[in-house]
Amino acid sequence: MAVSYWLMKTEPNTYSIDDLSSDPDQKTCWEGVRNYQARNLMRDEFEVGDRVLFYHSACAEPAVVGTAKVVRAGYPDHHAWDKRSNYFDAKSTPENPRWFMVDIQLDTKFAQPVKLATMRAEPKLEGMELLRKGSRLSVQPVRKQEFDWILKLAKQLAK
DNA sequence: GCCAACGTTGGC
DNA sequence: GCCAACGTTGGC
Repeated sequence: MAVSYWLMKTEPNTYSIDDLSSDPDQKTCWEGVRNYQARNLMRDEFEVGDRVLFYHSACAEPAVVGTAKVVRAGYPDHHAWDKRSNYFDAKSTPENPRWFMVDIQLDTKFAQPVKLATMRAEPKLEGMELLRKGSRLSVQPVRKQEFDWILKLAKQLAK
């Protein structure tokens, strides 16, 4: 099965790439996604070995800050049935889970972030979902060539 | 803090 | 099923 490419947004105030870096095994579960489109992707499309662009949003410098790998495919987000969790949803139960998540593991943290502004200026990235006006999907597919180009930009910036 | 874009809710 | 009201996202 072919590897797929994704972009996942997180607010660094809540959970940054440095948080991922300091988690055990540099792994985390991607809990709390409460959007059906994003859920469907994680539940149905994500596979172990897929590659992820780790994106910081809603912050001073929105940017792709590194990459991660999918280490566990979609499974129910149990936070949804934990009343004490911020992500609690009474309509989700263990018998009939409504929300799903995946596990990811840090691959690389970029020496320099690839900023949103930089990406906007790149003709090669023109078709990217992230750059679409009004796009706010927190889990979104990325084309291989886009993924590769962003890695290339990160390398150039590191020099 | 502003505001455009989008998703969800709920009355009808 | 329509659509107004509301809440959220996220760049600026």
